[in-house]
Amino acid sequence: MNSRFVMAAHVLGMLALHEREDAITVTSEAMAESIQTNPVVVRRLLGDLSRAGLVETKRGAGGGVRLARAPESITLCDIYKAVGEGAELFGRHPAGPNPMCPVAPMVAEYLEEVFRRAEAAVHQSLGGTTVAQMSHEVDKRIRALGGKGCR
Amino acid sequence: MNSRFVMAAHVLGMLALHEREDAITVTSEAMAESIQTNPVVVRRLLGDLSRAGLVETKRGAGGGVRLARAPESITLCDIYKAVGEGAELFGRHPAGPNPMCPVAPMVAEYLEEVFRRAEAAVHQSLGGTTVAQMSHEVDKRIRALGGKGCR
DNA sequence: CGATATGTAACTTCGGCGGTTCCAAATCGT
DNA sequence: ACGATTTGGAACCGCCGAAGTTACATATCG
Repeated sequence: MNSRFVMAAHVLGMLALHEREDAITVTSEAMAESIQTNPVVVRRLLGDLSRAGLVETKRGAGGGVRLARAPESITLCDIYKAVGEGAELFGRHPAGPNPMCPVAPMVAEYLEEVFRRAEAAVHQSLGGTTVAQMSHEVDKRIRALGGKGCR
Repeated sequence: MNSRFVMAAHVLGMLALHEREDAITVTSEAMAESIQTNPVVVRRLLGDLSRAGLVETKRGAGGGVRLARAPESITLCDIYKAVGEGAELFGRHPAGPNPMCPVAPMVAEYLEEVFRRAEAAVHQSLGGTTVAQMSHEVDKRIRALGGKGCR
């Protein structure tokens, strides 16, 4: 799978941390530096997250990004769905099952049900963690090392 | 994710069906035709499945593949582990978190725990289905359409 | 010994994704 | 009004992994 989910979770985690310190919005460039990627890549993610109603962005000087909702109300499953839309957890082989063979389509069809169950299991697992929990835990570990905030 | 899991499940499903009809082994070429891929691709999969102790292969004339264990004792999770060894369900971004930023490594570390839980959820979900169940269900659907076996 | 099948190495091809550049649009301060 | 800043997004490049393909070695049966 893509690393989009990891980056998106990283973004939301940072926003939750900064929200606690102060209400200042964060720029895509600052986040790109933390993730070690290009600001444009971050903005592409932000587009999905914004459409999903998880973050709010503001253009222009002094603009940036902040959480659109309370971090307690955002789960990792929300993020997963926001950035993974259309992407399947399990890949099918491109050609599909042989329609001439009577068993192949049936196997493929049955596997789709299995995949739906597995996907639901992932959703439930990710849904058990909120962005607030994540930021709390991360914050705890940062303090344990005596560090201060990023920037 | 790769389509290796789909193909491997397809292979095991076919073997279970043929085991019921008769004890004849199936050739990699016949399975490749059903999956619509190259026989070599199937054999690569069979290598993993064989090493995992799920199938037995026999070389030479009259050779082929058959299940190494009772289909009731093989779960889809076994297949998943056999062919997905080393592959991660969630992709990390290549560069990794910025070690200069105090929050990035902590976020990455925390996400690893989240991923382990999600991966475990998938294992449990897939572990709830056996190859025998799959072949029964597929067999039922084939009969519902009045078809006969493949080849 | 020849036909058949697996086992595997080596190479090619192709698609997806992250990275990059570039510009439009919006917002703020002066 | 103008320039600085920052998001939005189109367009393209390059890399990497996986499937596909070819070729050949090995094993087994009649």
